[in-house]
Amino acid sequence: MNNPLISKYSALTKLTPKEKNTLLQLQSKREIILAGTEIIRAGQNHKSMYIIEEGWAAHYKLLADGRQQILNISLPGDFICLDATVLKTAEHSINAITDLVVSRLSPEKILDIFSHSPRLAAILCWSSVHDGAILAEQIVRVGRRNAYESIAHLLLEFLRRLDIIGMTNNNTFHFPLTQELLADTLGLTTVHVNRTIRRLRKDNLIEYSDNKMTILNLKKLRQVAGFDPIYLEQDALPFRNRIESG
Amino acid sequence: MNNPLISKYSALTKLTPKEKNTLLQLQSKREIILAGTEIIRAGQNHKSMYIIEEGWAAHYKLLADGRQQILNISLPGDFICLDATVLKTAEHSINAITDLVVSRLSPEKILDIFSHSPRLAAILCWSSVHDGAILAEQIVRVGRRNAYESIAHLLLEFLRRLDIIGMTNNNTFHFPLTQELLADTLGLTTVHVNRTIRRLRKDNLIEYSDNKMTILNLKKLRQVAGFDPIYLEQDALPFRNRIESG
DNA sequence: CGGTGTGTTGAAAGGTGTCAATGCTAGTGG
DNA sequence: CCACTAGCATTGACACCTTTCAACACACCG
Repeated sequence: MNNPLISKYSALTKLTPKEKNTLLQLQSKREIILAGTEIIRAGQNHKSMYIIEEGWAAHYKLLADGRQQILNISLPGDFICLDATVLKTAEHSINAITDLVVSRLSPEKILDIFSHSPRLAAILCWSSVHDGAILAEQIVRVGRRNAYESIAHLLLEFLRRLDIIGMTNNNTFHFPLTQELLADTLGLTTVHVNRTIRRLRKDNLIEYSDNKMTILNLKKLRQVAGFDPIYLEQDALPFRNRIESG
Repeated sequence: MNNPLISKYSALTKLTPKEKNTLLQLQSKREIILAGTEIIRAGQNHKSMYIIEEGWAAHYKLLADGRQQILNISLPGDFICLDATVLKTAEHSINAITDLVVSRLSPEKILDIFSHSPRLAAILCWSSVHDGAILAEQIVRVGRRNAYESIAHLLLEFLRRLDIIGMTNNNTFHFPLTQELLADTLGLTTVHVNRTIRRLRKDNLIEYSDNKMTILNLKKLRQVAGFDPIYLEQDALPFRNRIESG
């Protein structure tokens, strides 16, 4: 099976063929969104939800004076606007970093799942909670780590998340973020990001050119970042019996 | 009605008497947790969930070297560990800032609600998503605002959240955070927090002593902070008909 | 009464931002 | 094929926000 959404959820729990089928049906109609497109703007009414099939997207907020903070970056297999199920308007904006292939869903599809498949419903809830866990770690990154640690930590998060959906190869992965986007993610300036990445390179921790990122020394980078992947590794749903029989 | 949970949800949607009753029943057995108690430690298995009736609690993560980052602060009417419904272990630690009065729930209670009351289930989902929105704003605060703006912004968030549950009076509220906790919330040092608060006082924006906080100049403080309360103001659930009939 | 937690202040160091300029590459149009 | 532009990475000098270290004041409490 080579579907990122299913890979992701299979790391969480064993899916039945029927569940896999339901998830695949959600992804039957694909669309392309060009890089740079604003998928949703903060404050607008939600219309659709999406599953990302290919490409990267940035969730961000703008301040009045133009400062920009990226909250999270969605990768293949991630839901976008899942909260449209319970929110009328978007809390933040989302932008296509690269060209995207997405499956567009109406929020009603999610309500269907909630009525008909308690276990998939639990998985969707988990997905939403998991997004929250990534936000939490982002707060620590931005609040209590310096630039060197913070970049290291973010790269390790990408490595792990991409690994789960089979998009890494020997600690190497395609990395489409510009240094400006990295800066907006980590609350830094592009100048400082540049210098810090340069230092990570000089210290032989990473290799990075042409949008290709390689972690050269995983152990040391983890140590530098104080990276504990546990927040990405919830490996089971509780109440399986209750949910399965419910 | 003087129940913080119900006040909070009533700001979202009109609750039926039966729904109010269900929510009150969740809060029928109260317990006291002393200030300083660690309610749950990151990595531990979840056992209970809580509704805070009185007091403040801090969600935080620790780094290996002792640095600490507070993710969010829970106030009366907030659920704690609601994610125990779909996660086996806690993602972060939670500490009682003040003495707390809480209602303890088993996660199974939440599953009951999901089986029997789709609309309350939607409200709980909203609650979880709303927590995410607060985390998102926290990222912006820490990432893209300086100390002066950031403290101003956090105070305005508290003002609004406390207002919703009826715990403010003429822009004055009880404020139990020490400057050290403020620092851990905003990713600063206590020394710098001290100087910055002092500046906010000198600028006649706030008054603060003996755990009593007063916003003196709401308009100017909002301007300084770039505070847009929309992320706290989701005022309706979509799909009401669908959810009500479901 | 001394101890502990919290708030306050000063001086100096350091991380990060600001401003400005340069190089590089890819794409575009003449 | 050659300007020309736009976007991105890179670098230097300097300013500023924030931290660090240290000390002191004050209130509370056993």
